[in-house]
Amino acid sequence: MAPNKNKRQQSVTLVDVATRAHVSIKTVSRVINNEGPVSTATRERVLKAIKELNYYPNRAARSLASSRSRVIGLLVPSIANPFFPFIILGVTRVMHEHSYDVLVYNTDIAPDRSRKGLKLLAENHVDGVIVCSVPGIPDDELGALINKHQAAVLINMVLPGNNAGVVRVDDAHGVKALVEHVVAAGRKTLAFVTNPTDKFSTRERLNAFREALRSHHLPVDEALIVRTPNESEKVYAATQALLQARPDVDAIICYNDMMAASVLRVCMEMGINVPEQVAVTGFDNIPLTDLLKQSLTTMHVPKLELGIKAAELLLDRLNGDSTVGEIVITPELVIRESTPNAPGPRGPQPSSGW
Amino acid sequence: MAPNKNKRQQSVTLVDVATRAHVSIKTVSRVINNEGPVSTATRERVLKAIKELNYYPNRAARSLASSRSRVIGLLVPSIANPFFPFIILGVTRVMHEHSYDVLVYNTDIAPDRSRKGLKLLAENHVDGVIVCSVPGIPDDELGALINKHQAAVLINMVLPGNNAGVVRVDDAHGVKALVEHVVAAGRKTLAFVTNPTDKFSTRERLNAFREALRSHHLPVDEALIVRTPNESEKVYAATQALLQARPDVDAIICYNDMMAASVLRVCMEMGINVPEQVAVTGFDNIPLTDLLKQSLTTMHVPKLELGIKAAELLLDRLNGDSTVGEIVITPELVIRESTPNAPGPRGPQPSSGW
DNA sequence: TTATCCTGTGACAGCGTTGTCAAGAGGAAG
DNA sequence: CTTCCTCTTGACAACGCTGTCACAGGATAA
Repeated sequence: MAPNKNKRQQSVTLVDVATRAHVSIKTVSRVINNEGPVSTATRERVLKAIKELNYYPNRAARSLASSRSRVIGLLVPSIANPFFPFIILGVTRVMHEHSYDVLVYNTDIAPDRSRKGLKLLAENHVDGVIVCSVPGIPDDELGALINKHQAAVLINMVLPGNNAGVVRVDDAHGVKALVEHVVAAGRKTLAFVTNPTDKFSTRERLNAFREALRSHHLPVDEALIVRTPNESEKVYAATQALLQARPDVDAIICYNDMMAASVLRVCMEMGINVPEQVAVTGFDNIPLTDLLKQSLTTMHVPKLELGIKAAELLLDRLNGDSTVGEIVITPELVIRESTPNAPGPRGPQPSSGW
Repeated sequence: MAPNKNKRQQSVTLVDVATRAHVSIKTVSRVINNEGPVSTATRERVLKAIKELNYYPNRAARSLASSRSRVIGLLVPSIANPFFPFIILGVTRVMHEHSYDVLVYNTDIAPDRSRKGLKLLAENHVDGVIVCSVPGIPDDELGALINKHQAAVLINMVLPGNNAGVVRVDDAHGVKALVEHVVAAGRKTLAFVTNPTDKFSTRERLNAFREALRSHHLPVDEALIVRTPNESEKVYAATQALLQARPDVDAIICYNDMMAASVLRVCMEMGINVPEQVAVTGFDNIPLTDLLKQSLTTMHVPKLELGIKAAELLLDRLNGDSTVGEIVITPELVIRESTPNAPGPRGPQPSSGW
């Protein structure tokens, strides 16, 4: 190529280092990648040259030649829910340590954006993906989309017949513990506020809710199961409608903390006492839930850990080790003021490991 | 290269498309990049072949050949503060629309991690960076680090003598409005709880605090300026110490909402009434602040917009247009229960555009 | 008519790595 | 002293794309 003014050029290349160290580029490549036998003397000489020239490898060239990009994709439904930033934090922390870059895709909980994200990620030839709860895509289509990737790990979802790794919280256990807790406090008319999607966690938690009611010999009233999109105004409206139609409700189990916050707002504005008249529970234990007007009873989920474990699982798979298939993490009940029998004025402190 | 079993190979390349469309690879390249003159007939033929073969370009090869990666870096101090996810949301939304990828780096507010991030990003030859408030690095060093990039936009910071774009909120205006508000309510002994860094926003807000006191003819007592790391336990401890030492404090202006939340916690546990005894203010208006035990008076910052504007500014610069230098966004006072004179039982609703 | 300029197209050489294969040096084995 | 290793090293061809330049052929200008 003739000299080209338009392109910025990389100052230092393998050739420069090789010239300076009086070796071939291949030898330099060997030193950089710690591969093949290189004599100590040569290695030292090369390392010296690298340092002196401040050389670093060109990622694009590497990717092109090796067909590996050292980039992974991370698909999250909504980074606006404080749950997911911690996942991102955990994943990036681990991946960066292993000199992988992370491409974050926010799908805004839209099936089409998830499809597009997964496809784009594959076309950008990331080495692997970590995917959080994707709603609205049939299992087999999602499986196909994910199988386009060399390696994949799912967070809070399982996909039958797919060999991706899985890290998830025990949804069923969580919901059952919450139901147990409010029932023990004497509540009998429990509502469930959840999202309208069919994703794994949603199914799991809803089923667990029904099952828990049954096991306590309580009727399962489908009219008390509210399915509403995640936007706070919609949750607000749906909950308001529920409470107006059914003043007999004395407990509301919410899909997650963000929804519970909206529910608390409704109660406040309708003049309903929490927890005396209605008990409210969340799920996730995101920051600030312990400082709400009625600090929120919820299931604590170790979010950072979820991200870390997912990243580690993906690293295993990238290295060809798929022995570990599924990791299930048990969430922990945190009792606060939004349900009866709160231990103190405030409930447990948040730990630093949100 | 001889056939290589280790590498996954891209199924479809330019050559395949060219063969199928009976043209040269260069012509296909022209069609894909919408460049140079191509006859309509040829273009159609090529597009047809592309569709039939399901071809998509190889990013690595493109980058290598063109020295442009269509990836940008986004450096944030702490994604655990709900302020930043919205920035990320805004940035990625715009960049994805323009088919750029975004690499998110979390620095954990550590200078060394910021240095490393900025350096890594440059070495990974991103086309540009967006950098949020980096603490602990001298202006000239930071400037040099940022100048390694072809294009850069700073969020909530300015760097003298640097030609990077800037998008920031009017820190001074914000703090002055808050001081004004509590002083109007009769408060005279104002404390300021902030972080210990020297970054732009910190300096600006602190200076504005001092200035506002002076303009209201109030003494500036440096003992009432608390500088503490962001971790909630540390903010808690520092604030506790302050309130024990100085029971005369009747208002606390906090650097941001997360710190204000910790301050509220201290007050609650020390049995101090908010806002009767002590008024508390935040900054940012992050989600849930309106549902805290004392809903928080704060400055609303249009976070999504900040990210969007930053991305747009960066796109301009990537296209060689650096005309717009600085965009300043004015935050808005949101009065709630944590200061006197709250309008109602609850204060303004959160808008959906957090 | 010839010179000049478009429009449309292709040949070909890189971009900076990695993968394959071969070969030189030096010692051990025969 | 040859043969066969092993240990090191290097030559060279990909990887899939973009940038430059060249050139054919028709239109326009001189």
